Amino acid sequence: MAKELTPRSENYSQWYNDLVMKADLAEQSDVRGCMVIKPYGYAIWEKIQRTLDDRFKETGVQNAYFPLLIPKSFLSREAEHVEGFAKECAVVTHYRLKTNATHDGVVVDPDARLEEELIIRPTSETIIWNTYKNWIHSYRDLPILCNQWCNVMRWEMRTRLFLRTAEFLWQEGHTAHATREEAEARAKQMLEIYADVVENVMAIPVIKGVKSETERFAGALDTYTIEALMQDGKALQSGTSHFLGQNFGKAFDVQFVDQNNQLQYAWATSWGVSTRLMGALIMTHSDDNGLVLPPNLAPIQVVIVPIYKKEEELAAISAKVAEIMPRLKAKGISVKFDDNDKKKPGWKFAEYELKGIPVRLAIGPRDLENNSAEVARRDTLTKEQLSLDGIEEKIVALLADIQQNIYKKALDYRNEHITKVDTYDEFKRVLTEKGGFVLAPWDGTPETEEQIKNETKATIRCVPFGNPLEDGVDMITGKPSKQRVLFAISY
RNA sequence: CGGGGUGUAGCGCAGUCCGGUUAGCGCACCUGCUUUGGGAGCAGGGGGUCCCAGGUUCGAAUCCUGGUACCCCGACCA
Repeated sequence: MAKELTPRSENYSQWYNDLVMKADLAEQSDVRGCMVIKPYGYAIWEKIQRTLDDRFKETGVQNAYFPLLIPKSFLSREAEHVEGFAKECAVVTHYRLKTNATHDGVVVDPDARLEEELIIRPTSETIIWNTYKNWIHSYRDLPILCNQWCNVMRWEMRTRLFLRTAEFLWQEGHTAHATREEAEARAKQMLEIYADVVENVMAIPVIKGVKSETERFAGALDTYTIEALMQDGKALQSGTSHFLGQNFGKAFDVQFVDQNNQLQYAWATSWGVSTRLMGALIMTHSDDNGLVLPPNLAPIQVVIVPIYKKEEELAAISAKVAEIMPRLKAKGISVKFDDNDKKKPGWKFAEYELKGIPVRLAIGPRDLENNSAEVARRDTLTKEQLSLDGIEEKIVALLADIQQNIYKKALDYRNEHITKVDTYDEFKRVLTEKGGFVLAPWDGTPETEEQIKNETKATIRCVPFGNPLEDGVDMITGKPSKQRVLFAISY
């Protein structure tokens, strides 16, 4: 990795791409706009998946699976929803190929045209609510709390690894409720779970809030969001939870009989996070030596690198390591001993730093004599000699310290990049010179929001939860503003 | 879909303007020896339809015509 590329530089894009590939996380696929997630990247994603999945299940959510293909007519049932997604859908029109005239390839069989085209899901509200119609008849059938882990496809014009690819992996939860209150509470509850996992496991500080009318999900009454700040000063929407009201209940005719024998439409929520979280992870913590993984997320928390000249030395080190590894594992630490003879220690040091492994132990002949190890931490790149006596307790404490330190560093950066402004000039200056979030008064109209977006590329990320009311004047129109809202240029 | 740019070894590029030995360099790869506490050194080696098609020419990676693919910058977006 080029040393001169610091996260805030003009070449941030290039730096990010290099890092994703060099750290062995993912690469661009030959297939248009798609991504290959490599084993190391996928191991991190799996950890995120497992953590979230456990949390979902604690709240009564169950996993299920719904079809990849959605009949075109389903998508058009909910007016705003179609409008939001129509522009980026991949469409299946035929179901068969045949060999071409010269028998050296295949062509689409024109006789195999589908009567109704099928859409590759960009999100699954429609197909799921079409199914829920058959599941829901009485208030006793509710709530229904389903989640699915799957891929979706949105035909984006320009793609970036993890942040915006044509196909991406995510989870989408879809719940149906008997009352408005219950649905709203569920939408907020899921957002809290996202925020908790992202902050405490991924060590990424987020701001929770509600989207403006313009920015909310197509078909939702309210969209709750967690917004993170990347090291280049741009915001990243990292997870959303939607209160969908009765829009899908009505569109798919999902009615049930309540306690009073009255027919009611079901209330809905949906919520999702995607492999975009991988992008958030990379852009929040990485430095010029590569990825920095929070210990709570790292597939390998500790790597042990032997340093030796002769076979006998390696044998002696291996014997020592064989004694230490079980002690570390007993503490729940995932540890790898890299005795690969093909690579030299210096190469391994650089490689594991690039991959973000939180702690590295180097053990050589000198250490064997002293019963010690060189312990290096990834977050600060500092090293110290520690005795192997009780090393497992020290590592446990060290991992906890790294987790906390990474989070604090990101939090400090984020907090330093929330700027209050009152005038449009100041607003523009902060965006270009400093970046980050800007808290500014807003008159509450979509028109003003649109103008700001067109002129500065900044959008309202959210109205933070618990945002204080504050009388002010809109930067542009001079109309009264009831509160400041959170603006940023975003991914 | 607009505006730029690039196709030469697995990757990154030089060579193209001004046609001329056998198309070159770095990384990676293979072999050998020396190395191993921060991405080793030396020596040797393998690997090419110079994007495709046509044209000009004694001769084309290089010039001309047409195609094609990819990248960047916009519009769209988790």
